Amino acid sequence: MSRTPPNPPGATRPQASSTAVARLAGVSQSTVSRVFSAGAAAVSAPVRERVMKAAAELNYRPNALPGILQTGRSGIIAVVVGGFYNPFFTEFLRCVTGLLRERRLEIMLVDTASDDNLNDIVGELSRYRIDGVISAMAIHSAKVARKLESAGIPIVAVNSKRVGNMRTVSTDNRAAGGVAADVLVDGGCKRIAYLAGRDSQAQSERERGFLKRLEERGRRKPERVLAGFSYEEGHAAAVELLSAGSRPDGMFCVNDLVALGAMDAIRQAFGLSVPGDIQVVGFDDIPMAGWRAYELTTFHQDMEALARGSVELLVDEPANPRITVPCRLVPRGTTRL
Amino acid sequence: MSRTPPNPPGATRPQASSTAVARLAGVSQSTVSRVFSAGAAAVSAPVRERVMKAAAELNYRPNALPGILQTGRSGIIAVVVGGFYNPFFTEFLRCVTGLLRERRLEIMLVDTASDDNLNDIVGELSRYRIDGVISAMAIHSAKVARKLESAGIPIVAVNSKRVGNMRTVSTDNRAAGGVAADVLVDGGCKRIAYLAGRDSQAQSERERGFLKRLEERGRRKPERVLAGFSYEEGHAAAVELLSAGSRPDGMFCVNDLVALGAMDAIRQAFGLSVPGDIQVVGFDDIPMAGWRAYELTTFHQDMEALARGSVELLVDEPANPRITVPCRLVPRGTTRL
DNA sequence: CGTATCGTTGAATAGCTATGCAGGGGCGTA
DNA sequence: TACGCCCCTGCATAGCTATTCAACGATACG
Repeated sequence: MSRTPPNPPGATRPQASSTAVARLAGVSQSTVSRVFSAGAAAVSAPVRERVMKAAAELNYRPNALPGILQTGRSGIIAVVVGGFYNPFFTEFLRCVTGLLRERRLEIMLVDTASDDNLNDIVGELSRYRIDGVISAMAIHSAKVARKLESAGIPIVAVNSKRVGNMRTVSTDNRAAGGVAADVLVDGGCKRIAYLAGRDSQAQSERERGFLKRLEERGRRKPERVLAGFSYEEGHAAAVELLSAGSRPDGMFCVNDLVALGAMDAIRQAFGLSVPGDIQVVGFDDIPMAGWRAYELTTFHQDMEALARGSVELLVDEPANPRITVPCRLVPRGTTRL
Repeated sequence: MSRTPPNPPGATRPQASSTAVARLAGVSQSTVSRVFSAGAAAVSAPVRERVMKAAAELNYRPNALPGILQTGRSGIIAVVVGGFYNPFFTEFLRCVTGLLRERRLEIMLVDTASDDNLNDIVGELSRYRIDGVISAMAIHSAKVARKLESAGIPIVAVNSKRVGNMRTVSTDNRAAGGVAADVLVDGGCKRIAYLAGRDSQAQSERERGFLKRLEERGRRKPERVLAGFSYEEGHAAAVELLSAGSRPDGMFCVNDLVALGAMDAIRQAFGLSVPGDIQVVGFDDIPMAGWRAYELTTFHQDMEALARGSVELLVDEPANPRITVPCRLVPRGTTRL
C-alpha cells in the first residue's frame, strides 16, 4: 500500500491506472488495455490471467474518460423532466432508464421548471459532452432547443411542438381528444365542460381534437375552465365551475391529476355523484386512476412506446424525425360507456 | 470551416477546442483557458474580448473531461432509486436534484430493483469516476455497499442499515412507530393490526417501535399481515385480513400506498367506515394522502432534510457518519385524534 | 538610471486509455 | 534451411484543458 497525497474532502480514493496494473503484472499498458477491451483481443491465456490477478489486487477499474476525450462521445444521455409532481413523468423516466441501460448508455438527470435554469444547463451539458437530450417537460422552450442545436447536441422532445431540427415523439393527443368527445356525447351528456391545462402542445392538441369532434356532432362549444396540471388545481377548477352555478353533466380533463381533483370536488364538496350526475374523462392513465376510490375512465399513454420512440429517434436517427404513438381509451367507472 | 471525418450515427457534431479558439483569436491556448476559468484570471480586457468573440464564432464550450482526467473528480453523483412506483422516491429525487444542482454537481440516475443489475452498475459508475453515490432503495444490499467501498466510492444510504463505512441518513422510524401506537391506542382501538412491508430497515424499525410501544401500553401483539409496499398489495392484504374474519379496529401501515390500498378495501369491498369502524395510520405523507377522498393520518417524512443530509454527508463529510431526521405526525381524518 | 515588482502571456506538461504500427518468436511448408 | 505467416506483445501517440514556470514589457521607486 503506497502512500497517496491527501485528498480534498469528499474525493474518491485515487483509482489504480492501467499502467499500475501493467507494472505489477510485468506487462505493458497496452496489454492491460487489451485484456479489458470488449472485443476478443489477442492476449495469451497466461498473460491474461496474470493481468486479471494484478487488476484484482489493485482494485483496478477501467477509466472511460480518456476514451470519451478522443471520440467525443460520452455515452451519456441527458433526460430532462419538467417537475416530478406528475406520475406520468416518473413513469416515463422509468421506461427510459430501462431502455438506455440496455444500450449501455448512462442517464444524466435534469429536473427543471424554469427556463433560466435550463439555459445554464445547456452549457453544463456541453461541458460533459452529452451525446443527446431527451426532453419530457410539460412546456418546452424553443429558445433552449435552438441553443442545444447550436451546441450540436441532438434533442428529442416528448409531446412537444417541433422546433428546428428537433426530433419529436408524441401521443396522438388530437385523436384522443376526439374520442373523449365521443365518449361523453354517446354517454348522453348534454352540458359538457373542459378542464384545461396551461399552454402546452399536449394540452392544445387534446383540446383541439375535443372541440372539433364536439362541433362535428353538433354540440356547441363546451364551457372551459383553466385548471393547470395538478390535483389541487383540478379540485379548485371544479369548485369554481360548480360554484358558478353551471351544472355540467360531462367533463374532459387535461390529465388524470386534474380529473381526480375534480372528482373529489364533485363528490365531497358538492355531494354529487360520478358518473351519475357528472361523467368524467381523464388523460394519462396514471396508477391512481385505477384506484378503487376513483376508477377513472381515461386514456392510456403508451409510455413504453413513447420511451422506445425517444431512444430510437435519438440513437438510431431514423429518416423520419417524428413519431406519433396511438393511445387507447380505458373505460372504467366514471362514464356510462 | 474545416472538413471533419464523418461521424458515427447519433454522434454529436465535433466541438471546437480551446486550441481552435486560440488560433482564431491569435493567442495561446493557455489564454483561452484563463478566459474561461472561473477565478478572476489575469487577462487584459482587449484580449479577453477577442477570445470571447472567437469562442462565440466557433460555438466553443469548455470541455470538462480533461480536468476530470487529472483531478479524478467528475463532479457527478449517482443517485440510485429502487423503483419509481412510490411517490416517496420521486419526491426524494426532486429534493436531491435541486440540492446537487446548487452545488454544481451533476446527477447520474440509476434505477434498479435487482441486485445483479446493481452489481454491473458499480463497475459502470467506476468507469465514469463517479464522486459518490446516494442510495434510496427500499432494500439495500450489503454486498453492493462493500463493492462500492472497495472501489473507493463513498456512499450515503437513506433509511438503511449501516454497512462498513457507509454513511446513512434516516427518518426516525422507530420513534414514529411508537407514536403510531399511541395514536391508535389513545384513539380507543382494541384490536390493532400491522400491515408490514417486505424486509427492509425502514420497515423493521417502524414495526419495532410500534410493537414496543404497544407492549409498554399493555396491549398484546397486533395481528401482522405482509403487504409489501404498493397500493395493490395493501389492498390485497386488507382483503385477506378482513376476509379471515378478524375485525381489527385500528391499522398501522408500513407506508401510505399500502394504507390507501387498505382504505379502499375497507370501504369499497367491505362497506366499512374509516375511521368509524377502522382507524388507519400511514407513513410518508405522499401527496395522495392529503387527497380529499382519503385524508389519511400519516407521518410526514421531511424529504428536504433527508435530501440535505444525504448531500452534506456525501460532500462535506462531517465527523458523524449518520444523521437521524425526526418526522412528525400529520393528523387527518382517518383517526380519532 | 538601476532594480524590483507587477501584470500579462506563452510554452510545456500531466492525466489515462485505445489503437496503429512494428518487432519477435514460433510454426508450417517448400 | 529458408521463407512466409500468424500470434502475441510493446512502443508511441492523440485527445483537451488547467496549471506551473518562465519570460517579457512596463511601471514605480530609490
